Amino acid sequence: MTDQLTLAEENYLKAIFHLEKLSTKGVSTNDIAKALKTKASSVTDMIKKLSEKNYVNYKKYQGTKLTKKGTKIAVNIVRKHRLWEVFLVENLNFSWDEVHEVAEQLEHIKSEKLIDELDTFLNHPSHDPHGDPIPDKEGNFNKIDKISLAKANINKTYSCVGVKDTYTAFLHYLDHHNIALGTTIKVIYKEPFDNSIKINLDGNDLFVSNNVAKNLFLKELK
Amino acid sequence: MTDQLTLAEENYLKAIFHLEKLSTKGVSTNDIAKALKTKASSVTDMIKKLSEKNYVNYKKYQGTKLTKKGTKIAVNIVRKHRLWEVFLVENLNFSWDEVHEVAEQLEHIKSEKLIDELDTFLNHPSHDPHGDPIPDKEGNFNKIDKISLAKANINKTYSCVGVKDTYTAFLHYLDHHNIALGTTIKVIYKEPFDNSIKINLDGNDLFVSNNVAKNLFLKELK
DNA sequence: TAACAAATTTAGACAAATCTAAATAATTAT
DNA sequence: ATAATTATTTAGATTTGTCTAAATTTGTTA
Repeated sequence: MTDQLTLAEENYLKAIFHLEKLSTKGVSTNDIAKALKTKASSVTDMIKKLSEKNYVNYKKYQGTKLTKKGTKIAVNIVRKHRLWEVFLVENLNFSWDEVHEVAEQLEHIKSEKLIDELDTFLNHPSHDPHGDPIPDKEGNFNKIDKISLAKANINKTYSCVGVKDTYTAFLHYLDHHNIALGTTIKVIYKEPFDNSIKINLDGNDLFVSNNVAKNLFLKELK
Repeated sequence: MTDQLTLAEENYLKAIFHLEKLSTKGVSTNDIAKALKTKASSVTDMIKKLSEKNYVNYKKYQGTKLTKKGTKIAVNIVRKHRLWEVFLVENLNFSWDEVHEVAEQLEHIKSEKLIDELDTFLNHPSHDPHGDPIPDKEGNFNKIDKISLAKANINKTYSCVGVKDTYTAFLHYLDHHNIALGTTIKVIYKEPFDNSIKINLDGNDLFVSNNVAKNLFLKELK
């Protein structure tokens, strides 16, 4: 039932999971290759394998999407990664920029008890040291919490609930573009190159830089 | 300099390290195969590779011994394994007999800072939950004068410091009789006929067989 | 729309680690 | 000491995940 995935397979699923959030189309072979620092031909091989095992849906030249089964695995890896990051920062004196490399290894340790107990030990944290949400055991992200626009998902609609730092110039910027508390914001497109984001405000499109996006807090609307 | 070993290579070095302690001769190919649940032919292949990289000394049909370089790696893996075991038992509610499988995975995580900080977090433990000594960062084992209960003296008082073989049933036996690391044991009587021993635990007497006595390690309290 | 460029896939090769089966060396028992 | 048994090694094959180079498809541009 719960067939054991190899390390490589797990890394592919995780990469696809993260790439899926940047677009609604299937994830491209090239993007996966870039994310995993491998070659497109290697990606094609692996995607075929994952497709046969029903972790992804794949048709030649059409890109890849995770299936429900694949998403479940990926979310669980993300959960493990982020819980370990919390442990490293809170208990082992790692700084937030030191944790990633080690968490990349720890996320592949296989033991349900280990991760459940770690979660309890850490007091069920909702976010990792970078502010990313930690899914619960069932794979649900806590959608109630505010997230920064930089972490918002394509095609989802949000309500503005606050700012991080209250720079005067930043507040002027918001005023000028008619962004206030309660303003509805839809995420249209995220530019991978510079992490700028195209959003829609009452029918008007606006491009915001990553700097702005990181400083604006949203809450998802359903 | 510090070339990265593969998981398989690390496991071979660790297995050879443990087997070396059972004899002064070179470790046999078959014994390694048995320890790693693989075939003798696979062992020969790997040993040749490790020999070329100077982790072991090997001559055809003569068995294998770790070099200084190989021993250093092996001891470090043992250190990591045992530190993780302490963490699992003391902080994540694992029992003695649950830790091994997970520690087998955790011991291969590569990060010097991780293991140093873990050591500090755990307060530099000298023994793992099975009573086995934890080498320090330089690879030195802190020698303690442990003896088996079978060798203990009448009317002397000891502290439980470990077990010889970690049979699950044996660990359960200890649990059941409230014998754990640090438990104080006084030797009351030794039966010459079958070498069974009567001991006292917190005021309660208990008869243990020679089989049990040989498998339990103690340190004399003075 | 034809031609070019970019993305993707295919074909064939390779390294790591393993296996089976056969060959060889060492050990032991007669 | 010779035969039988056991241990070890060799040879050749397999799997996983990767690569390069060539072929194919898709997208773009003139």
